[in-house]
Amino acid sequence: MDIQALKQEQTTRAAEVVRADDFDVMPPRYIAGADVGFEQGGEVTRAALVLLEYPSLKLIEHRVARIATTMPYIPGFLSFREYPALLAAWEQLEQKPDLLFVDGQGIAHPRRLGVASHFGLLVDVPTIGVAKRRLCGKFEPLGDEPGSRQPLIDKGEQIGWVLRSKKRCNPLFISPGHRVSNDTALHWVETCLQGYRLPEPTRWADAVASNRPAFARLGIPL
DNA sequence: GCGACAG
DNA sequence: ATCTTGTCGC
Repeated sequence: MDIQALKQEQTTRAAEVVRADDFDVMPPRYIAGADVGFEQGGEVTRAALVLLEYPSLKLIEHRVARIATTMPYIPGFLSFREYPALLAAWEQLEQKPDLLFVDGQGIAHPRRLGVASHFGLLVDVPTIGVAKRRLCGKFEPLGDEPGSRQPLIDKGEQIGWVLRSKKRCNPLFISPGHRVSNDTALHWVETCLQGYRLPEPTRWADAVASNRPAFARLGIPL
């Protein structure tokens, strides 16, 4: 693969990302979570999509898609590695969500096209990037209290928020994916918090994509 | 040149 | 991401 060509594509596509709120439904009726895992030493990519009903936040649909892995992991180019499997799972989803949480960055990316933004553009759905670690940007130290937050800044602009979602846990890196603003992205993530570090949509998608025992026990087929 | 670096 | 049990701390 040609890294320079991919960079060019990112720059071009990033210009199409809508950073303002553009909801057709407010509040959303369905919020989905997306995550990707790997099998067979990385040869197979497994994408999971879970659909929750709002405001109950109950799981009402889940889909898993598997495809042959096409690209290695390269920091800054994660979306090219993950979106094919995510698209496959998306097509299987019977009820499309009004808002989608994607595991990874949104615009908090060197060229403003993290996987949440890239995938949001591809399926034209409002998305929010929820990452467990930082890719780029700087931020002031956070307080120890849950709810403590700091803006994530890069090249003079706010690209997201750093949020302490739970006591004694590392913070979350939240950024707009597509058709969502910085503040709205933070708002919906906080609204979906239920006592765990990760918001419900992401927590379920994470568990399903990573084949966590808790889900195997519930008899959910992967 | 050196360090950082989503999943 | 993934390989993997118990264990320390709140």
